[in-house]
Amino acid sequence: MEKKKVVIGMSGGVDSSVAAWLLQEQGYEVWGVTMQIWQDENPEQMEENGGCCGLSAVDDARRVASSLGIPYYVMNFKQDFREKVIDYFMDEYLHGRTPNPCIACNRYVKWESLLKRSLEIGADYIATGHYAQIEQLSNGRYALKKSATAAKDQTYALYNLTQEQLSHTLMPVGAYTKEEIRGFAEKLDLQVANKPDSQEICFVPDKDYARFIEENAHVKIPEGNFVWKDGTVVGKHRGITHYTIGQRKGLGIALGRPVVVSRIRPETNEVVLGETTDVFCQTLKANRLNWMAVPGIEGEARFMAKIRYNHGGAMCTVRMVAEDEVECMFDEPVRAVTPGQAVVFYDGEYVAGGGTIL
RNA sequence: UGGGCUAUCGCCAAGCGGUAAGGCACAGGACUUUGACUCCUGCAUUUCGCUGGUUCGAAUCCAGCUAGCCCAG
Repeated sequence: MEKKKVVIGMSGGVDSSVAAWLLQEQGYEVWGVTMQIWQDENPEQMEENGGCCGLSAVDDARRVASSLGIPYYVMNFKQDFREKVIDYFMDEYLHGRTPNPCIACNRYVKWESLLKRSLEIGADYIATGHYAQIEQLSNGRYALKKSATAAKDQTYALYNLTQEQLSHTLMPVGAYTKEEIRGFAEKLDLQVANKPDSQEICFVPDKDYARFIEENAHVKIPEGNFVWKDGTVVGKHRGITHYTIGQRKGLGIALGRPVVVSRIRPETNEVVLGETTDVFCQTLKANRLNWMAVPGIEGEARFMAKIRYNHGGAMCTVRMVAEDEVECMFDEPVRAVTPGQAVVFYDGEYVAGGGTIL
């Protein structure tokens, strides 16, 4: 019987490297691919950051592929990445929202583009080194399931994957803990065993994303007023792209007590400040929905919702309020509901669905 | 140039004779495949507007000066 073919997206990091090996162990014919999606002018800087999407990753990935004895290719997705991730990222900030580029990258580049091309060259599946699991449920739907360890779970950033994409995806590391994965890497003597986890926005290695936007969108972000919630002007801000809801640090303003950004008004170029307690609220609306474990909801549904990547989750009641819009009412107030971020609903261990916060 | 008040870290602000709280801001670190949040550390030891004086000892008392504010002119 012919082996199933799977393309593993290799970042050069520990997780995807071990994933490739695990797939081999499971009997798949494995092809290694590194997606070239962004190239910084300063390769050395990228190297130090070891980003999930770093170009320098190619060297590491190639070496791993070689030692595993699997074919290795580099695919160029710069154009897709530019349009689907970077343009979206900049546009959101310019409109006063706070995007999550990783989610867009996953759905439109790592999956859409990579899956399409992989299927074209004869693969049956694509795989990644994400800490998440995929199961086909009794209702026939495919759903992400939280990884084996709560300490490292990446389902949030993957909630937007389609049924089609999930049905052709494997995530072998989701069944293990980070420690176990590193253990495999060491046992296999992979050079990447001790590479640090990736973090930060991969295409903005210096973390100064506001400058990145100015340089890449070719716009000058205008300064504006910080206004108190009652409308009083209390200071000057450096441009709305520097701020997000709930932000407390880096405001450059001293009012004698901690204050936070409670709202961003792109139409008047104002950043509204309030007390730290003002940023809690109990409801939110979201659209651009993607359902996963369930085909949709009728009436009200109870879910655990995460409103940002590092959110413990909060119980809420969800109901449809429009064709593609839900309202979510939390049992307890949650901090800093931020437009542009994703809300992801969990039904137990499974991702029920999610959407973009309005 | 009559009277009164105030001058303490970039900002706000404790301190009231016994040898400079705290908050904000800022810097560094931890956490983190987004932005944030959170946590840890640092941050006035020839220094409390300036100059003198009293005192064992003053940011704290006294005098003068300077600056700002307020009330009358």
